[in-house]
Amino acid sequence: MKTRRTSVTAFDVARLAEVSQSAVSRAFTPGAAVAESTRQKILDAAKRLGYRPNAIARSLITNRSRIIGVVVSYFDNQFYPLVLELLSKELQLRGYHLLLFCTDSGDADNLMLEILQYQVDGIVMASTTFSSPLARSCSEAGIPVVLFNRTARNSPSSTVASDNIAGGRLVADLLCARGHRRMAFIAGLEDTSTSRDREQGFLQGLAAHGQRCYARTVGNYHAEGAAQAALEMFSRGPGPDAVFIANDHMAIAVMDTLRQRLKLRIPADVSVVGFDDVPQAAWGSYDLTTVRQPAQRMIAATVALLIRQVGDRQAPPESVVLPVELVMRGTVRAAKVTPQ
Amino acid sequence: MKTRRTSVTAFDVARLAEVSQSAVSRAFTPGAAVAESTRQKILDAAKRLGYRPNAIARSLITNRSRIIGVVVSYFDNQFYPLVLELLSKELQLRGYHLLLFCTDSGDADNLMLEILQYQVDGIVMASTTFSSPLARSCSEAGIPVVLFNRTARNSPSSTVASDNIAGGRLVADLLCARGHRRMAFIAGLEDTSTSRDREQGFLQGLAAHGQRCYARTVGNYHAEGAAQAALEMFSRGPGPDAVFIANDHMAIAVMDTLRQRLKLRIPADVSVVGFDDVPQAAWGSYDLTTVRQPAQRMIAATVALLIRQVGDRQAPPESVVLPVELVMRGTVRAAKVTPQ
DNA sequence: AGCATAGATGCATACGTATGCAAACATATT
DNA sequence: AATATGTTTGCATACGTATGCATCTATGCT
Repeated sequence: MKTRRTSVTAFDVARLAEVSQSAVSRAFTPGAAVAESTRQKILDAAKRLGYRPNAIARSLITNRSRIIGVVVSYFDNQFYPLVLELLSKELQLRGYHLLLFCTDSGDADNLMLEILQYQVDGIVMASTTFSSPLARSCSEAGIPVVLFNRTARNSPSSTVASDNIAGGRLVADLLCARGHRRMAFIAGLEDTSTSRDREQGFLQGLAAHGQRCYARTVGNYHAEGAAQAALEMFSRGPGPDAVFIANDHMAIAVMDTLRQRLKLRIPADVSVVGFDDVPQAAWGSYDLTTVRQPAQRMIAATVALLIRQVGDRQAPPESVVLPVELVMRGTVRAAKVTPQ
Repeated sequence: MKTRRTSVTAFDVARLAEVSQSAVSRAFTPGAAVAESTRQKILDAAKRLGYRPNAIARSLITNRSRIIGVVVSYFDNQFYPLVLELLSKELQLRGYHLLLFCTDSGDADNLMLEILQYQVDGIVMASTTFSSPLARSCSEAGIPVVLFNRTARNSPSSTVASDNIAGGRLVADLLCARGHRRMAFIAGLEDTSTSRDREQGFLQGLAAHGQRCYARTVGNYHAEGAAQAALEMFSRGPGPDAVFIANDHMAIAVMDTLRQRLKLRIPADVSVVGFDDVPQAAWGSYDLTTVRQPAQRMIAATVALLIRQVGDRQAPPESVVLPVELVMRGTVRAAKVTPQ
């Protein structure tokens, strides 16, 4: 009495509808050759039996799983939950599904092999990268990969990111316009393109106004690291009068540190600017001025890219860069103070 | 020139290792009958060819996909990203994978049908429910379902939740001990067991101290709703001197509203207590006293339950309730004020 | 009416793996 | 040496669907 899961198959439906299994298959395949009358007969029978095509079996033969593997680390940063939600919905809309993998980095390569076992149609790497041999093997296997929120030269993978450099420049422009003189930067992880690009744009912007970066520390994209970086930055000599932080997640930790440990007022004593525009940036206690990444558009681009490349393997990888936008809130001082 | 994805199959490995396809299959099946020597020979060949078993094909024949479907709504509340991350890692550890579905509720039933097409081995519903006919059909199909962070009587599904009633009581005890006299409650969604249980425990606790609930409004588990509920609560007559809010996500919105719109000091003018202990509750600007749900243990229980039921269909559904813990921070006043 | 054409349908096979069964082999026992 | 026992191995088949091909039907055209 081997208790096989007694699932209803296309054959059962075929028997009830008095057609062949092929007909059932075609009734569930959009655009297949079936007379409308038999199609209805089949759908009725299917409904009566509670039949739905087995996606696994379908995948096996079509070689398309309609599954996209998504790798995420860094869930603390609310930007990624947000991204994940949008991604899930966008994929859903297009008839795809999302196989989620979380990692604290490191084992990314092993993870990838697990993903590949599931014959995913594509992969999104959010805030993660993998070794280039692996990237190449994906590209050879014809599995499109999108690096989300990363840029990379000479990569066989596509990338989708916002214009981090322009964002950094916007911040520099803003702070200079408000008369700041001692502007500092708190970096994320040194080896990420996001942190590097934002910094680079910031420095370029400062230079364009004849200014230089007054101080720089590193927060490694973690709250504790950021708090530490802020303390360090203000511990020697006169502190900066404005701080640009590589993302909101860290900026919020920095604000708490400035206010509570260092007893500074924001923006009276020091202006603060973040990056991302995560939901918390808008919370009353922070009201953080920041640079908004167009999450929805980034996701739309990611999915569009994937789907195109699923349809046409050997489509070349692409790099999409989307414009950012300054979100003015309350953490940058309004009045231009006359320089001493 | 039909460009089939030229993936390497067990037959290719078999040819190279000079064995049969069966042997290859067995080499990758833990506990199967293969001589250690041939196993090594096969693994070597597999490595040379970059072979990994096709999980899809495997699922088709074993009737086990090693995929767990997870439905989440309400991503704003950081508790759920956290849960998702833990869940993903725990499943990963046990050799399972996570197919993610996000929903703004409503279409949950349709979603479920999509999930079932993928022959998932089990389903986790986090902050969501589906119709009972559907629940029954899952249970009949032998697909275990765990309702996460929900309780339900007479359900064919298992549930995992924390002891919300006890949590509510703890809060009542705390507030009474601190000499509060006008204690209020802001509910989440009326039809959720979490909000109801937390309220019920709170009321019981108050009663045990000879107190009653001074005011009650509803925030529907949304930030805006909570802000509104707080305004409403303080708009008529003397406001409460302590507010218990059904979760941290709302509590944070309430704190911002109390401080900024109503110019109240916390906890000098009013004490605030939340529920969940999301990461943000510990942030400097909030430092929210709250009731901690044991997320890690809840996840461990969920996965254990699922795996047990996957192994033994017709195992009866279970309801797990895990103890909560009060996390004392800075939003409840310390001194007991003499009653007027 | 005769023929061509398009549409509808069924048959048979393939996808890549797991597994029952029988055969082959190795080892221990008498 | 002969038998019994246990271990390895390969063969063949099954999982549930999609699809090329051939067959059959209906329709339109001359």
